[in-house]
Amino acid sequence: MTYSAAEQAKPDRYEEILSAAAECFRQQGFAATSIDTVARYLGSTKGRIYHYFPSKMDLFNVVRDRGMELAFEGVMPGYETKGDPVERLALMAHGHVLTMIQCHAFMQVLLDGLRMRRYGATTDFQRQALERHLEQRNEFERMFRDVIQEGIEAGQFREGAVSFVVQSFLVTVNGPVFWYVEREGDDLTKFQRIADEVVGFAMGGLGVQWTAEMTRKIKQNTGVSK
Amino acid sequence: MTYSAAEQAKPDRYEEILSAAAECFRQQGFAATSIDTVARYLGSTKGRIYHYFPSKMDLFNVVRDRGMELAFEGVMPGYETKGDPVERLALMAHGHVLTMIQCHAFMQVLLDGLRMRRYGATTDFQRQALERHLEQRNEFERMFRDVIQEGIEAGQFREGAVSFVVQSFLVTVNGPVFWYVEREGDDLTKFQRIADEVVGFAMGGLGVQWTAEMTRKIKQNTGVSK
DNA sequence: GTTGACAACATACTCGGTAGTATGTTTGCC
DNA sequence: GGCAAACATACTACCGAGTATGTTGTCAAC
Repeated sequence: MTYSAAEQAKPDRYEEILSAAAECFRQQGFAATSIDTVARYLGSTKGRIYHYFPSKMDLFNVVRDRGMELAFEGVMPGYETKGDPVERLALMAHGHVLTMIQCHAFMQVLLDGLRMRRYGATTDFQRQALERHLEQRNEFERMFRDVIQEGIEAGQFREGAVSFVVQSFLVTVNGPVFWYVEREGDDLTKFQRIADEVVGFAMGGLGVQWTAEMTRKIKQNTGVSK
Repeated sequence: MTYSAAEQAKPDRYEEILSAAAECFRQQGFAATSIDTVARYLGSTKGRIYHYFPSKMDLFNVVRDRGMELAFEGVMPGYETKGDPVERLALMAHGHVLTMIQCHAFMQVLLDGLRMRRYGATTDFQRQALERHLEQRNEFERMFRDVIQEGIEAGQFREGAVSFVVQSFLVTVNGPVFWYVEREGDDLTKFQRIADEVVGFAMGGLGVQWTAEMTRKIKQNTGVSK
């Protein structure tokens, strides 16, 4: 059994609940969000939610896993590009920032996910889901670590204690999750501008000068669209 | 009436509760932490806590305000230094990172503080406390913003959209709150190393090369000890 | 076109946990 | 010996997770 089994069966109504839950979890956190809160947000009652999800924790797990999926999707195109670590990293960062902004709710839920370690993972299935998620987190970090490490060894980045540098880089590109607030007329152009700025800062932290034009150029060459 | 009134009256036992609460709030967040949890952590019962604090929310407010105080203390020495914006900023950042690591629990609670906006600030007094806190947060950000702005205008930093740059800088120096985990033999030397690394990254994000030796040197000259 | 079955919910209820209170109990101090 | 601070204990009231059961619409089979 996987969560995705039920997920595939009922696309639309199921998806509505997911988004609503993500938004509620984002605003108040897991503990402070009641099932009734999510239901009210949907204009329904808990009956609807429990029809699709066996428990609050399971609902959260699906939201969290979805967030992780989205995060990977944002980074993968850059990661799989062949060539310079500097360019690959910049592409990864750029894609990630866009994901952070556009999937704001799901991404914020990912933060709470860590705290859940202490929390009750009551069933075996939930324990496994948590375990799997932590592995995915590591996997995600590892992708950035690898590329950064490679760049340092090639002498393309400023030297420094790798682990702290990686953490600083990650926290910078994760940054918009904390400080970006959705505004009315925000469109893709605005998102790109933010991403350019953040990527410029993050690459600068590694000792590399990086401009928005450089991002555009690689995207052209590699055919990365996102 | 202020929180600090009761605070000054009973120093030691009061302070114990604060630290315990900070640690519990850090681990599980505000909503998931019960008063009984804090009491158990202290080896006591809720009677003790309610003897000092009228409600859970008030307890949280004191912890949060304390965290804010500590944050200001870490940054002030650098901020009040006369001279180059670059050097001032580096000192501020360095002090802040040290605070982040050494007062880990209180700092993490500051994060949850924002979420509390949605939450119930039930009494007038609590609403005022929240209001005051949000002002302090802005004040804190403004200190960094001012110095960074000054540096940009002086042409000492890479150009960029100020607000995004400031946010990226802040999130970087706040970083250790997320990724630093306390380990056995960690002492001040280790903390300094981390701070040096993070400051190097953050300053790099602004387009400035910055080394640990430069931090040492200014501290010598300005007499900043922390 | 009627019936039966099932999905997709809503409603009504249970029960454990938690904030807050009211009431002891001990200890030090005057 | 009395009084108050500093708690512990006992209790209430409520909220929220999970469950059990009711209701409605739809679709298929006969």
